[in-house]
Amino acid sequence: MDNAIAALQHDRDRLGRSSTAERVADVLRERIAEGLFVPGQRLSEETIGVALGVSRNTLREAFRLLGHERLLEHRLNRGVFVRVLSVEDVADVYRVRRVIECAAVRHSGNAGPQALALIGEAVEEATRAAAEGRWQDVGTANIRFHQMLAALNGSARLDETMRQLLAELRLVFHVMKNPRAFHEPFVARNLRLLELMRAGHAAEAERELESYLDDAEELLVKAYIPEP
Amino acid sequence: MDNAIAALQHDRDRLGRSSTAERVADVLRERIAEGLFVPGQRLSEETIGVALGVSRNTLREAFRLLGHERLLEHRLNRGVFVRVLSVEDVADVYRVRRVIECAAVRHSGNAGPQALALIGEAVEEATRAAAEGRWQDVGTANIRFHQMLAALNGSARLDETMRQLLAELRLVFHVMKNPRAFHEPFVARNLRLLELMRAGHAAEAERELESYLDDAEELLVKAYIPEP
DNA sequence: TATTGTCGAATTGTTGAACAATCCTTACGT
DNA sequence: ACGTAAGGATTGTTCAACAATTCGACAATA
Repeated sequence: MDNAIAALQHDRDRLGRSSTAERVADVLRERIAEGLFVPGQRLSEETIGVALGVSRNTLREAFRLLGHERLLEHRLNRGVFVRVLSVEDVADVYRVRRVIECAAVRHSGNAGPQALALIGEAVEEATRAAAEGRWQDVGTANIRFHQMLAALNGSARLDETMRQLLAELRLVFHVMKNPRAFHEPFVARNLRLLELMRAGHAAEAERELESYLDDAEELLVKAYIPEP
Repeated sequence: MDNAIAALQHDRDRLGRSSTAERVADVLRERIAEGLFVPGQRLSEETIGVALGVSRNTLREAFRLLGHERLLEHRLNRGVFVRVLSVEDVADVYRVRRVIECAAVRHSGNAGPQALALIGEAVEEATRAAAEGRWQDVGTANIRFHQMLAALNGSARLDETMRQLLAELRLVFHVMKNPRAFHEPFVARNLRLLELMRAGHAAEAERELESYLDDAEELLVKAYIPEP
């Protein structure tokens, strides 16, 4: 009985539905992630408000949320725009990734087997997609790989930070012309990384991940054509 | 001439002032930080809107910003409340701190002398305040110490994350009855940490910081009386 | 031609009023 | 003590309005 009540607390967030502003933010976040809105594009309050059937004020609340997630950029009296990442932004994102993901790998010895299993699923999905030439899906699976990797830290806040970082990086992915060139080399390295962790070689895994991220950053910047 | 134009780009952010919603968020953030609004307290749209002389819609935009920073909590149809951190929240914040700050210390060898100087200033300020029994100021200086410590990572995003984390922790500080008991022991340890880094003993500094954070978390949870 | 000044349309920033939906309290009845 | 009904209060959301600002076009000037 007391146990049943404790179980219910898990469903609490499913109860109180979200506000319209949050749901609008969810929709826009998804559209940005899939590249329907491209970096630099302005999001007109009028247009989007009519399209989604919400008032300008509600829409502005949603814009504030996405602005705080660095997916949108507010320019005073000029409107909100889909964020355009500079090269320095990309470098900064990778700095954070190195900190978070390396910490995860370093303590991967304490990780439960089910946590590693989730990473394994992402590796398999990426391998499958790569074999079939679905490079877009490879990118998605790769993102999930790193999300699950960061989850080894066991911190809800770090998970959320990681989510935002990867969402930012997706902004860059959609500007790239050749997704295969960027994603293909890392399928095998993801697997190697996982096996090093499974074997308990945390230190070596960390070194591998560091050079992994160095290479990824360099490759990404090279394939990226931004404005300074 | 072309050089002068490049110099102007540095002043761009000083130009376009912020919107009302952002400035309202700044004010509220400050008030929450200084404990004028206590955790659990509800912030009435009507009351605060009148007090600040802004409309409900503008105020709601500010609330969205602070909600995303985890300083406020939205409860649907019930209003916004100053966040109440659970013990699990505190544990999570310290998990993130361990990741970010330990990474900073580990690479402190690459840090420039001016970065360490900023940390030194925070140590001195804490020492001075402790000698004069200004425990509130000791807490503030201590926060700046860790902010500057995290800045060794050289990442704007990590700086911002650290800012938010410490703002969350401040929520707990204001519920504590005995600030001295919590802050006093760490003044000396801050200094020791700095000296280890100055001497280039990064590895030992990292070990010291880990036990530092373990102790701080335990002490904080013990002195904290939250609801589950 | 190139630069500057001016005007008007379009969009944002912000407000205030309005209404439905929801929550909270209180009183009531069993 | 318990459930219920009524009510007032607050939030969620929309709408209309206005000032302020930006942007583009066009004319004026050198």
